[in-house]
Amino acid sequence: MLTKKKRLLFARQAEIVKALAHPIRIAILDFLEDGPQCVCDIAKHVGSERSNVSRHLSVMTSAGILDNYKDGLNVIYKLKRPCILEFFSCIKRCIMEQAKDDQVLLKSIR
Amino acid sequence: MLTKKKRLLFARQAEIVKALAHPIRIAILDFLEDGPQCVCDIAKHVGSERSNVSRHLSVMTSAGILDNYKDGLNVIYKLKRPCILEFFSCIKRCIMEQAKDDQVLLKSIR
DNA sequence: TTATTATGTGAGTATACAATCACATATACA
DNA sequence: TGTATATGTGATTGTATACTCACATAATAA
Repeated sequence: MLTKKKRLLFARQAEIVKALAHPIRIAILDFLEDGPQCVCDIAKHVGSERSNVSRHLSVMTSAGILDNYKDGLNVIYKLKRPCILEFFSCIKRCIMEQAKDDQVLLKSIR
Repeated sequence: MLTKKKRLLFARQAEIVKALAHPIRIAILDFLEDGPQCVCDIAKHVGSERSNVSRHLSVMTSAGILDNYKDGLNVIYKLKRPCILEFFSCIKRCIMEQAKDDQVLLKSIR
């Protein structure tokens, strides 16, 4: 059986991972890799409603992934944990492995 | 604006990340790090209904994270992409950073 | 054959999440 | 002052997800 410690760790991990588990949110993180951006530009870039993007941003901010500050009318969001980007290179590697396997499978059919 | 290529990549990434975004599923992956296990033992270990665990397992299998094979009455599940574990060390590092920041904040209050 | 065990899945329910619209607030500028 | 712009949030709706229970299936052993 799981210890309480582990349960707590897994719950916290799930919280963070959940905050990353949406295509728009991933697109936002990818965009912010280039530098801080205001909500308006983020919305334009990912092609979604500003109010919707605002919510996605607040989810990631609550999870401790993003940070923001005001600049005049704009609110600027930035990556708080660049280590999150390593995370995505892990996932990309995983996808590449899967693609390779698929290719092998494809060739085995012909 | 996002290219179609990027859109596709983000969608695929989100699919995989979503398959990881649950405490029980994370507990399962952690357990499978020690080696392949049958559904029954996984359910006992994570402390949840077998039918529920079975569904979690099928979600991760569909996402290409897990693999399984039959052994008599049992179905044995195993990690298909060990790179997923690196992924979790990234998240753990992120949590550690957050904890450090929280400590600093705590000290600044006293 | 019958009984037992491990697993997966349909049906139902409760909850969580995503998206949209309308509106309130805050800042900047004329 | 009034107007325009950027942002966040309440309310609503539709969809997805997690969980439980009951049952079907498959393999095993008596």
